[in-house]
Amino acid sequence: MAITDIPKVYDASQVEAGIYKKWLENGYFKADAGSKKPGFVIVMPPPNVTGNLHMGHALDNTIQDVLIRWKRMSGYEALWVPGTDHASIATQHKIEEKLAKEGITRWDLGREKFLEKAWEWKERYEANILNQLKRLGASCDWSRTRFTMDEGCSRAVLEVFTRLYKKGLIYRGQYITNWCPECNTVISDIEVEYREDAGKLYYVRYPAADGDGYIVVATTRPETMPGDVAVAVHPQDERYRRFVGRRVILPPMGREIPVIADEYADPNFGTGAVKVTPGHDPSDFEAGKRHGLPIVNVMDKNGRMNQNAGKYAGMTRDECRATIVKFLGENGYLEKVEDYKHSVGHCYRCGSTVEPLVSEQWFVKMKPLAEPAIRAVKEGRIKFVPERFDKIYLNWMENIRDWCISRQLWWGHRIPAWYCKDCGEMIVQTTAPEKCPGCGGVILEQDPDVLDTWFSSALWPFSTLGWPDDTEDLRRFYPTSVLVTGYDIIFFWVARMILMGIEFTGSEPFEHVLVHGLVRDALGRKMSKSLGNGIDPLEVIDKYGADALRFSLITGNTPGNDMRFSWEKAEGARNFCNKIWNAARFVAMNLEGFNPLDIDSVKLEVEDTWIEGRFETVCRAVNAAMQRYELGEAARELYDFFWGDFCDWYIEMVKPRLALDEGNPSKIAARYTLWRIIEGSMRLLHPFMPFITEEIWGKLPHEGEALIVARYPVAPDVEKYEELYGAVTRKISSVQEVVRAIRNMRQELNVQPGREVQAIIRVADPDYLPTFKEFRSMIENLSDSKVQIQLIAGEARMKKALSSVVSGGTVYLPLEGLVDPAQEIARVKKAREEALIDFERSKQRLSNQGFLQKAPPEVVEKERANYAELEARIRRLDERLGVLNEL
RNA sequence: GGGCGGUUAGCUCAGAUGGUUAGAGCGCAUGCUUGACAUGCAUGAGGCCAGAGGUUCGAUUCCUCUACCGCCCA
Repeated sequence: MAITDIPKVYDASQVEAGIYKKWLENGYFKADAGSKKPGFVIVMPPPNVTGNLHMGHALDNTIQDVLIRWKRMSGYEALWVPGTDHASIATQHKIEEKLAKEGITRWDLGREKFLEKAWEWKERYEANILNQLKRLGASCDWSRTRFTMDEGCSRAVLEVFTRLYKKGLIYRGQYITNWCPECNTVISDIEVEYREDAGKLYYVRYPAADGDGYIVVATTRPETMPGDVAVAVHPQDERYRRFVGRRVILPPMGREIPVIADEYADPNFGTGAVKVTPGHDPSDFEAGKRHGLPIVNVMDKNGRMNQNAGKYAGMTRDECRATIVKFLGENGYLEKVEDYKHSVGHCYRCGSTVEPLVSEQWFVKMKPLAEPAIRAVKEGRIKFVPERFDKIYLNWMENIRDWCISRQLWWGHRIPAWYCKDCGEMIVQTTAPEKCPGCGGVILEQDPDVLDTWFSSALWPFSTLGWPDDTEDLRRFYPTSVLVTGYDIIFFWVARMILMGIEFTGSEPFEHVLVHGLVRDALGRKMSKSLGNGIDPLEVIDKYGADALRFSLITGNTPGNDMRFSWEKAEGARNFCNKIWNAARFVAMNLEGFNPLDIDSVKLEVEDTWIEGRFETVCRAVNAAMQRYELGEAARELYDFFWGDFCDWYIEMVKPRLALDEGNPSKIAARYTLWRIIEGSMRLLHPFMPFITEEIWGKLPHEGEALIVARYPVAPDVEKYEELYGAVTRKISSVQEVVRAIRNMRQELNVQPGREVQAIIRVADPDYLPTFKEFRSMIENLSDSKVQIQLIAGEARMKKALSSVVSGGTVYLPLEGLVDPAQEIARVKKAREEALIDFERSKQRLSNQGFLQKAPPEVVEKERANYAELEARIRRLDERLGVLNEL
């Protein structure tokens, strides 16, 4: 291949689409349920069909693709199931927003028309998102693409709903729920976010009905007073003991309500007496149930006061509060008002203040389902990575509350319950009933509500594989291997998948949960639309390529922790791509007329063996890191090896050998090794940077049809390492040390690059002599010098020179002209000071009896060697100083 | 109030069952169009590993407490 065929700069945009097409056409992403290979399965957390892929998706899916590609190459039948989520509330919001721009509401359209629009929306954005995943390089099995509302997933939802209902684990009833007046639906407890808001604490007098005294009650929400049904005090609270069992008058309504004793009244809050409003406060609701109190609901679903609020009916919450406060003040009921910070629930979707409201809703009884889900984690059948998320999960599961699953929305799975117009009978089943089993009536109306979007996603690991049918996929690929997701949806999603999976399939849906953090902006802020600080992953791909995006998301990222993303990072990753490209270009150039696949045996030089050893070490480190899900660590190892060891050192070492005659065994070994390492590196790097590696691999001599299905490199046992590579590694380290010393001195002297300098290596330790001799020309090449090697003790007559002490000797750069002795003395003194610090530390250790007796022998041995080396180094530096001082 | 995470170079982050000379990228300084690569090469400066105790022969690493930052739950 002529060098001109390969451009100097890697252009991802010229390469990626073609490579992806090739993978698709050859069906490499498709998993075969019939294969004999061990399985490795991931189901993708389905992105919402609300819009576009963001950085969080890019991270989540990059991690999954790295794992899938690694396992696929490692001999597993790798299946990655893609799909999207209908995202009931979020999508409906978006569609309604769009309609609002056209001046219409969903009510204008009606349910059916609205749903048509919703499906259109879904089609459009699903295609968009799947496309974006392809741009990322995601190697999912597109033939198995699913959608939470497709036929199969919907069937799973109906099945689960009816089975749970029959088991008594789904029930319908009047309970206090969180109403979002903006979204016009109830939301579940975990969809409420609490924030500290500045409010007021009103101290209100409730006069005793018998005229004997009054109780002062502190409340943050006077507008709910019309719904008060009692005043509660702590049973041990002496201040109020005499009131318990008596009645007080509810000021704005003039109604009598009882005073009850209940431990939930905190004597330290406010006055210690609290009003009980079961219709509008969750803990009051509980207290009301305990005491058999009525529920008085004083608000409607638009946040306005209703009939039960008497004269306040029709007012908004705020108007009502103002009116009541005014009334209380004017009539002497208001004792005082204090500023008060309290946490207020907001809807996690739209941010508006949620209203606790009693209404009829559907719930899942969670306790019985949670129990096996708790055991699954406690007994280690499911492992969170990192482990600390166990606690977060368990804490939530152990304090779980029933899950409100009905939503007053249209877009979603409609609740499979029908009500008979005639007798009121409720029928729950998977298909629409023809007539009422109770009275035979034929006018049946389906419950208008839909299910919480997370209800269907809870079934995702098995519904996507065909459940409730007994499919081949389900038998072969379930349970899945690992779930990759962000910590922000552990409760929403992961926990619920675990409990549903166990309930309906009898096994945990996955073995590992790999948790990642959020992708933040360069300043550490959450990326958000309102801040406008988001970076579009597609823009990064357009500019720098998918590999660069992937690599920048993987490096420096550790499980469970947030990460920052910046254009600088992407640029750095792009530069790495370019480095890989040019290294490959160099190798390809030097492989012309040479086919390494035809080579039976080669006689490797020391540096060839050295780089092989390094490759093996990296290989081991990468596989080990992947096994632990430390992808960032694996990527870093690869980066250091490729750029540092391979490009900076090995390629430079080998260049002179490439200029030898064809057929020269050393040249053959160099070409062969260059190919071995670059080819192996492409395989190692492929899961991280699939496009560029596939492209390069295809241009290099190789066996097999595509890199994506090539074998992932594994390292042999460590035991042989020292025997095979120990000696060469020490030799090359020594060479590197001398080369660095000479380069450093050249720089010190401002020698023009390329200009050859004279260097003298005085060998102090005869053991090093053979190495210096063997690698003399390599040292010369790498440092642009002419090296003399002398085995002489002492420092005689090397006055006009810079010197640098290395392991085994001293390197000199003699100077024809004058050198400033003071400058050189300073240099040597500095080196001596540095060595001395280490020397003293070493000396101290070795003079410590405890260390000698208790430290492991190999540590002591290492310390002794270190001591000897430092001692020799200092002695040589001292001699050098002696000579310089004579000047 | 309960729990968790973080605190390492100017910035962003790695790191070790406790023993290394504590690393990288970016940035900075100096010099370089070296026949792979200026998206590059070489060299260098820059760290009491948040603070205080404890365990240990030895702690940046393990334990306790403190401070600050952030998150989750109530």
